Amino acid sequence: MAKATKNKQPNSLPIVFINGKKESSFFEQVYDVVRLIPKGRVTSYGAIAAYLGSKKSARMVGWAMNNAHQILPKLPAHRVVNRNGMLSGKAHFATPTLMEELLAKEKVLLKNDCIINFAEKHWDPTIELAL
DNA sequence: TTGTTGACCTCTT
DNA sequence: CAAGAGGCCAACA
Repeated sequence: MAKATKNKQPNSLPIVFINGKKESSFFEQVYDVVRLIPKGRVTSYGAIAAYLGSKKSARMVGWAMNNAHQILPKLPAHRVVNRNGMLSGKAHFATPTLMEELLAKEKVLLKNDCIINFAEKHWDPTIELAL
């Protein structure tokens, strides 16, 4: 179980321990949002960052995803793409084709490593979870 | 400890 | 319209 404790950060963001390793709440929230992405939908790093507070922290979302490989349960990282709907992170999967295969299973079709109808598939946590 | 790097995004030339 | 630079924050050498 993830245990949250207080931290000396100004935002009072709690430190969360996952698998015995401490993770910043920013990371944990990224993982949480990614888990909430509905099947067949995708979101962007910037959208997650914006939902968490700072849209300029999109790079941190990328870092979180990089670390996400050791996070359990496994995250649907294939549902997270960049602003252009391009599979920028597919090279970081087990195989270069794993990401598009996983997307294909969810009826998300690609073209030139770009998601077709990305606007329709886009699941924005700022909108969907803002309630 | 400082400096570089990174699955990004936005503004500016 | 295309290309460059800045900014965010954490991990690594």
